[in-house]
Formats: sequence, C-alpha cells, structure tokens
Amino acid sequence: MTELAPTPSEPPYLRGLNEPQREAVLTTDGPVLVLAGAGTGKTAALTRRLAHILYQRKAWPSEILAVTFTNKAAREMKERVGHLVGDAVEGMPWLGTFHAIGAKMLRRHAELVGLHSNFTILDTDDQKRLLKQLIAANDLDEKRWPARQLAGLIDGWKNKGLTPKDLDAGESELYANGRGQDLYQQYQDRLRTLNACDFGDLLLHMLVILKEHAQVLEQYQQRFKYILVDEYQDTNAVQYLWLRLLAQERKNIACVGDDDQSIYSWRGARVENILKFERDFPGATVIRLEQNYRSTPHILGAASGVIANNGGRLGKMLWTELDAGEKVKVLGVWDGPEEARRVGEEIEACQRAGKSLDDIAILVRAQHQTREFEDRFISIGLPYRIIGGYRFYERAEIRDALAYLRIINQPADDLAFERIVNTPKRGLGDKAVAQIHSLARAEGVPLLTAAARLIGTDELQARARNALAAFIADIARWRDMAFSSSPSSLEEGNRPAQPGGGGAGEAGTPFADAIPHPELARIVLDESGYTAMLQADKSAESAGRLENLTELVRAMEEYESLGAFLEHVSLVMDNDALAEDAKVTIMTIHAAKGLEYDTVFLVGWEEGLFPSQRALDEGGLASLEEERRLAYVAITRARRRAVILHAANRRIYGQWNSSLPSRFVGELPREHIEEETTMTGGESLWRANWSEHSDPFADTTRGTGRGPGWQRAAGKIGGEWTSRTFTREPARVMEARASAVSLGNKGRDDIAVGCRVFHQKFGYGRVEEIEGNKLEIEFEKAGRKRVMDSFVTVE
DNA sequence: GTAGGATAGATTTTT
DNA sequence: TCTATCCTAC
Repeated sequence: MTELAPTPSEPPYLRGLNEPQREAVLTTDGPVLVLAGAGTGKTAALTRRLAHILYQRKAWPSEILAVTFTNKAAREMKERVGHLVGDAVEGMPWLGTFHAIGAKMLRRHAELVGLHSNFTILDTDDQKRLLKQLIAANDLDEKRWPARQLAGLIDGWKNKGLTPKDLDAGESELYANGRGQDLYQQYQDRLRTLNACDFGDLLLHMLVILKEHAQVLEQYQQRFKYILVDEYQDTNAVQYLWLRLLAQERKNIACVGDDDQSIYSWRGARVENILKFERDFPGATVIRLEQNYRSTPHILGAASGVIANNGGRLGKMLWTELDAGEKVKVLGVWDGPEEARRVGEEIEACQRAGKSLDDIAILVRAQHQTREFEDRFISIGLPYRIIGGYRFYERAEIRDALAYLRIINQPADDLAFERIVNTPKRGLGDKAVAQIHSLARAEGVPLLTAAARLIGTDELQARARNALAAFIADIARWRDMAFSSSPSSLEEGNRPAQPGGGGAGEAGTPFADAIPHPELARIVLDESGYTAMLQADKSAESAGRLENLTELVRAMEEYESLGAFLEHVSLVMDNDALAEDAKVTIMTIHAAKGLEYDTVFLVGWEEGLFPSQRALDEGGLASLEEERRLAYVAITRARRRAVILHAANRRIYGQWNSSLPSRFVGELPREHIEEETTMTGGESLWRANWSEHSDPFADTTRGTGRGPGWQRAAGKIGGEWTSRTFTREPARVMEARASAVSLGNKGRDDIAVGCRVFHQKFGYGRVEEIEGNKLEIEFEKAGRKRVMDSFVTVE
C-alpha cells in the first residue's frame, strides 16, 4: 500500500500550493471535480496530483489515464510531470489527447469494427473529397447539398456518439430530404473498405467497442486505476460516454474545468457535462480554485464584470493578491487600418520600454482579422508570428508528400492514390483515373491494384499506360525499400478482411524498415519528381514549400517507423512556433485559451464582429453567452495590461461598414477601465446609448433570441452613426503618420530604384521608390506594397 | 490535359 | 476583397 516516504517534511510536490489546490492533489480516491477559474494554477494542481499518485505508489504510470484536448496541453503536462517524477513519465502511455488515446486503443482492437490495425487516419480534406464522390454517386446536386455540410453533420453525429443506425428520422432529415442516414452509412462503409478512419471515428469506434465487448471494457476498467481529465467543460457526448464507461468501475476520476471558459460548443462540446458531474458521480468532491495568480485586479475585475452577464453559471469568485496595476484601456479608433497602426505604436512603445515581444499578443475573433496587422507590421518591420491558420500538415506540399508515404504504408489508401497519381503531372488525367476507378469498382479492389491490372490490358492510351506503369513500378519499388522483409505484391495489399477473402495476413505488423524512413522519404520525393516540380516553380511560395518538405523529413527522424510517424502527423503535428527570435504573437481567442501574456491587445470589439454577426443571428442567447465567455477568456489572458480596441468603420468583404462598439465593451465595469478615443465627438456616443436602458440587452438577448446586430442598434442612434455602407475608404480623421522603429539596420546600399528583389511573403518585385529604409515595390503577384528594406533580398 | 476567366462564398476549429 | 472551385476555351 502506501509507502509514503517517511520524511517528516512534506513531499516537494506539495510545496507552494494553496489550500484548495492541495485538496485537489490529495483527494485521490473517488470522483473529484475541480472548478478552476482562469489563472488559478490548474495545471500545477493537475500535474502534482499525478506526481502524488505515483509517489504514493497508488498506481503505476501505465495505470493512469490522463486526457487533454490539445497536443499542447498534453505536451505541457508531460513535461511538467516529468519535472516532478523524472523518467517515470516516460512510462505514461495513456497521457495524451482524446484522439491520440482513442487511436492507440483502436489500433489494438481495430478488427472488432472491421478495420485493420494499420488503418489510415483521414483529415478533413480527405473526408470532404470522399463525401463529394459519394454525393455524386448518389446523383445529388453538390451545390444544393454541399459536402461541407454533410461533413459537418456526420462530424456532429459522431460527436454525439451516434452511429448511422442510431440516427432518427429527424437527424436524417437534415441532409438531402432524409438521405442523411443513408449517406452516413455509405460513408462509413467506404471508410471501412479504405481501411480508414476520420477523427470522429477514433472515439466513436472505441465507444462502440467498449459498449459491445464487455471483456475489452473490463480490461481497460481494470487497467486505469486513476483517470484525469483536463478542460472538462469542452468534452462532447462521445468523450463523456467514453469516460463514464471507463470510470464506472473504480470511480477514481478527477475532472478539471471551468464552465466560464467553455468556448467550443459549436464543436459539440457540452458544458452540461460539468454541471452534471455530481449527478453522474454521487458523492463527488467539488473543489474550487479561485485565487488567481496571473492577472491584476483591474484585469480580473473587467473580466468578471463581463462574464457576470451570463446566466446559469456555477459561479466562482476570482480574487488576487497582486497589485492593482493599470486599468484596462479601451481605445476607440476610426477604422481597421488605424487600429493596426495604434497597436503597432503601442507595441513599439513596449519595445522601447524594454519589454520582449514574446510577452505581447494580439487576440482576434476571426482569422481574417490577422491580415490588417500582418500588413502593418510588415511595413513597419515589426516581427510577428501568426498562430493558427494553416497548420503545417494542411499545406498542399506536406499533404502530397504524406500521400506518397501513406500509399507506401497502406496500399489500399485510395485517397492518397488519387491525390498523387498526377502530382507531379505525369499525363494521367481525369480520363485515365476514371478508368482506374471503374475497374476498381467492378472488381472490388483498391485503386492501386486496379491500376496494376489495367496496365496489363490495352484499355489505356499507350502514353497513359506507360506513365501509369512507371508510377506503379515506383510505388512497388519504394514499398520494397520500406519493408524489405515482405516483398510487396500489389495484388494483396493490406486490406481489411473481405468477406471470403483471407485478408492480408500479417499486414500492419511493424516490419523493421529496410532503409531508414527519412531516407525513404527523400528518395520518394526525389524519384517521384516532386522536388523537381517545386524547383521548377518560380513562384514566391516554392522556396518555402521545399523548406517545409525538408522540415518534414527532419521531423521523421524522431519516429521509429513510418507508421509511427504517420500516426504522429495525422494526430499531433502542429506548427507551434519554435522558439526563435522574439516576436509578437497574433492569434484567435480560441487559440489563446490556456496561454497568458504580459500585454494583450484585444482588437475588433465591435458588434457584428465580436460578438459575431452569426452568433447574434443564429444561436440566440446561448451563442451570445458563448461569445461572452470568449470575451472572458480573452481578457483573462493578460497578466499586466489589457488594451481593448474598437473601430468605427471596418471593411467587411471589401465593403466599408460603420460599426458600433461591442456590447461587451459596455459591460466592462467603469472602475476598471480607462477610455480614450481618437475620434471627434469625445466621449463615446455608443456608451451613452447603451446605458440609456437599465438593461440594455433586454430586447436583444431575450425574447426572440435574435440580436439586432449593429444594423438595428445603429439605427437607434441615428445621425452620424446611421448604418451605411461605403464603397470607398472613409475619410481619415487621423493625420497620416509614418512610424517605423529602426531595427538597427542602416540603409542598404545594394538596393536602387528598378532593382529586382525578392520578398518572403510577396515574392518577386521591382523597386519603384526608396524612402529611407522603406521601399515601394511593385510585386509581380502581390501588387504594390511598402515594405522595409530588411525584408527583401536583391535578386 | 491544362490554363485562365467567371462565380459564389466567406467564424471560431483542439483532433 | 480575397479565394477556392468550376467551367470553358485552347
């Protein structure tokens, strides 16, 4: 039993914890719910809880299930537990994201749902392509019933834990007049033939297995002596059901979450899970972490003031011992560009005051807002990094490279085949591919096998036949290189057992790679002509693409096999900026959850943008409240200083619109903020307007649940604030201002007007004008831009 | 089979 | 405004 170190002093992992945190660590047995407000040391409590369980020998590392939502969170937890318990953390195979753990389990039991253990994990792009094919095959109009929509529905069903059979008519009705269920079933069948899974399947298949195979469930119930769940407010129905099954037996489950930070309901997350916890696990210990160690009282006060407008909260009172600090600054500006300019100036001031750019973040509601800042920062030469947007593995070149590797790993991967059969171009167009398709369908074999058979016939044009033969020979050769112990025969690729067929024997067993897989990747990229294709491409992006591929190959070195690498890539790979030079971070609020920065700029706090028009129009009160939680998350990212900006005019899809400050601005308690506006008219008119009503949201958030958006609200104000759209840029009130902080580069003498230069982002261009260290360049692709000379190289 | 023009569409997105 | 996708003309 417990062999607690017999030292009189308490174990190191308890040091520095406050009372509730300590309770969260020490209450190991039985169900525990930890309600942890923003910045209350949640991760510290979690990791020390793990350490405690291990130190007390209550469980071996392999007997603890610890799930998080993001790879980042999993990584951080692993690292921090590592600090406390050392190498024991290496023995924690069940610490990871829901999906990574789901995949790991599913590979062990794949055959129970008709898959093979080397199944491919499809991403959303593959998924969409597959659905498109199905929609076409069913004679549905893709315009009317977009694949996107079906993908969303299927994803939603999987999030709810519904298999095709579980769908009721109402759900099925949501797509193509009741064909939803049928299409969903077809999709699942297709996935099975492809020996593939989408993200949702990783959890849903496992849930089905746990439900239907008592011995499997029991095995895991026995194994997991302790279960720990981070960000519990973000769990969706499948995850919830999954956890409940696993925890049922021992009931040693600890969930940590914050109902005020639930911002993923549109992804299927259900806050109710956290509200229901005590009902699901009677006798649960509920612990509240309320002392905030992150932010100043003003920041905390501002955030609390906003979130207090939400109903149905579990309610927490955050407090802090930190000094008051600065008030939250609310800054009204004329338009989007001015917003970017002001933020740029503020950041330059921070820089002059000796702050590191790494401590500064700009949080946006929607991805497209990053552009304005990007443009501005490029022209003033301020280093920045944008988190999100395209993830590394979503880039075309990475996906192409992966498709090559996927088909080597799993020849039945038809989607991979389709992706690369004519990339680089080898003269195999729609016609050839259609023929391969029809043969594959007729014979019930994967595309690659069908292709191999097709070249034995004379159905293809000689040219196409030769190209295809060469392509297939290449793949066979690469496969041999990859798996020397098993000379590949395309006729019996790794497929799940077919009725009547014997299946593929030992397929999926990890062969020792014959040649190191990074080397294989290099060879494949080379011999396929992919690298050559990029080298021949003179566009601005091609250099970066080649670099990405190099990066991909480099990343492969860290994995023991091709299979392990592919798994990593589909589940884990993200483009978390490596620690390079100091840079300002620009990202969405969603992406910022769990992070903190000294100074945070919260931009675009305008009705229609934040809260977003869509939330206002469609989701009623619930979605307005989610937007408000988003505001809460945003403010609480700041340690010392938060600056909130709103512009009176903004260009949306190319049209200028006047906009009103966000209602959330009005909800900030006055005592915690300091306002400033660069617009004529002084005190913000909108505030006067909002506060006219005792409950300004009465008619917007209740009742029909349809908010007015800025249109109606603007109409009420009348006068100069009347809603209208301009096609031209609104007249600037601000004086033009040229500001650039010199980063220490003197003017360069290698650039002259007329020079051909290269810029990382904009590509090639011709210098038209030089003004100090700023250049006016006519770019071949991107048009005319002003950029800092330090950002270009002379051709 | 490909290159460019027309057209519709456009949140947030862990995996 | 920008972009991803479709369609038409070579």
